[in-house]
Amino acid sequence: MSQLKVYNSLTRQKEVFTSLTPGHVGMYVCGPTVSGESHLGHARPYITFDVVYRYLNHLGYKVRYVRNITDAGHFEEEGREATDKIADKAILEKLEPMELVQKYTNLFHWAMHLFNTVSPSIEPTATGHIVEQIGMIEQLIEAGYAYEVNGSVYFDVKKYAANYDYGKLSGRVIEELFETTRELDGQEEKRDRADFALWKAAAPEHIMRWKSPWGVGYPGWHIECSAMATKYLGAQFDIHGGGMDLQFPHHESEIAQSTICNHTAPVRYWMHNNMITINGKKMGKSYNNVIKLTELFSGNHPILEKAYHPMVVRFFILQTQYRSTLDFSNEALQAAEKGLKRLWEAYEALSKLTDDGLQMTAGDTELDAKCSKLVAEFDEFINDDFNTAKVLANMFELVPVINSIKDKIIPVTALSKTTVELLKKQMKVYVEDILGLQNVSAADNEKLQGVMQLLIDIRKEAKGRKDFVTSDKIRNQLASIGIQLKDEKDGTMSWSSS
RNA sequence: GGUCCUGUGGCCGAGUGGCUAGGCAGAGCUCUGCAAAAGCUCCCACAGCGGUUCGAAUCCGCUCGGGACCUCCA
Repeated sequence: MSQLKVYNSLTRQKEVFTSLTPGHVGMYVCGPTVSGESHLGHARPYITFDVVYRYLNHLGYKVRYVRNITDAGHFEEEGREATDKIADKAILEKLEPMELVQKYTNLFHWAMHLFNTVSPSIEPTATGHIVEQIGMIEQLIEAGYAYEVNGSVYFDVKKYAANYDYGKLSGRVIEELFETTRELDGQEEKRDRADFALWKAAAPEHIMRWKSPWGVGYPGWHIECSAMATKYLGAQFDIHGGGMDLQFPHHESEIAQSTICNHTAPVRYWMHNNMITINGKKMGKSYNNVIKLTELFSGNHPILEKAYHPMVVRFFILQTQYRSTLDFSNEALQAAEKGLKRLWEAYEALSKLTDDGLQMTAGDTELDAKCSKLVAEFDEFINDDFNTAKVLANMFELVPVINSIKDKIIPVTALSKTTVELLKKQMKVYVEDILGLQNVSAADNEKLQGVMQLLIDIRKEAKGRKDFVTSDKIRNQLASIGIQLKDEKDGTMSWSSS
């Protein structure tokens, strides 16, 4: 079997993955800022790294997956006075900051559950780790890489850049950072424009504030991830994930802080997912083109033609390699919806496939070989930097074979028992365990099953006496409420609801 | 302005030197009481112009287009 290769943003190439501690993997993923609702764009990293987590587990690693909740908010430097985003919003909505944060955290968890993502091993909050952040800032000051001005503390980028490679991850040229012409608030306190805040003194109106050695204030943007990653994963760990837009300055600064405090580069493999776009533009607050997850699931948004099931969204995201941009459109989502349905129905048909008392003898050696090859390639493709798009493509190549066997267009004897067993096993592993897909159609309760069976019986009887008025009425009325009846090749009827 | 990425068939998207990606849509056929579903077949694309090569969507150059980051951002 091929080895897992991961594209490392730091080296800009695919590298064979080996874990620092044999059998164990430490993985940190930048989590949501819970100052507002998550949108479609946010779904991408959490689904992407969910598959990474699931696959590493599948490979037998014991993974500690840490994903933070940013509930302390970042200050805004641009324009106006520095304000804490969360504190700001709280006033608008007349809520306590922690009440607001709780609300959006709950909403986030609700969406993650619907996406069938596995919960992280640890989900630390920024507000719960103020002590660790202050501790790290103190270390930075002691080491001479941070300085205090008027109750705020800044990281000395110029000094760091003199001894380390600041800009390596994001491809930034350090000289250019120093030449930035933009005027930023608080700039006059910094020794250099490129310096970033570790701790900000809080203005009196700030609601979220903590005591520190430098006075009352709140932590800067980047320090929380460094502090929490260090605490739970150690000075150096295997994987750090997040959106591409976090490469600079967030991840670059994380590297700088952690390198000084822990005397080693913190992360071995940096992984960044690309953006979800809408009409070619990145989805984001500043672009005014966000579709919130609640809107996506309910269809309640001007550009949505209908509601989309979370599983459809998950499938949609997995049909693309995570490092490519993914363009949203109703057409694309609806294509995903139909594709997932077809895949799932074939998957269910496969699991019900039996030998029918016949010998599975690989009567069609060519087809048999083709199927086992398609299945074997699942491993190869996922190992190639998690190419879920190619895994799914192979599954779709297997769909006609499965359906043909089900409909007896191809005899079961065409495949060997070994191949069929392999197919069943690997499809289950990949579809459910690794890709984390689930059945979209709801309502599998017993009463409905009973009612449907009754309708199917009545329709069969009507058809038997050529009473097509009745049989069509049953079929059409069910269709109008979203239940599809299918006459199978063997004379039975099945149904599915959408 | 700087740094970087990117341009694939009606739509979404794999793919880095030679082999059908795949999904959705569309057309035809088979099956069916009629449908739906399913199966089979077709639609054989790679922004443009040069270059390298026996051979390029894939490498190089230029042109044009799109995007990301440089500021909070998944």
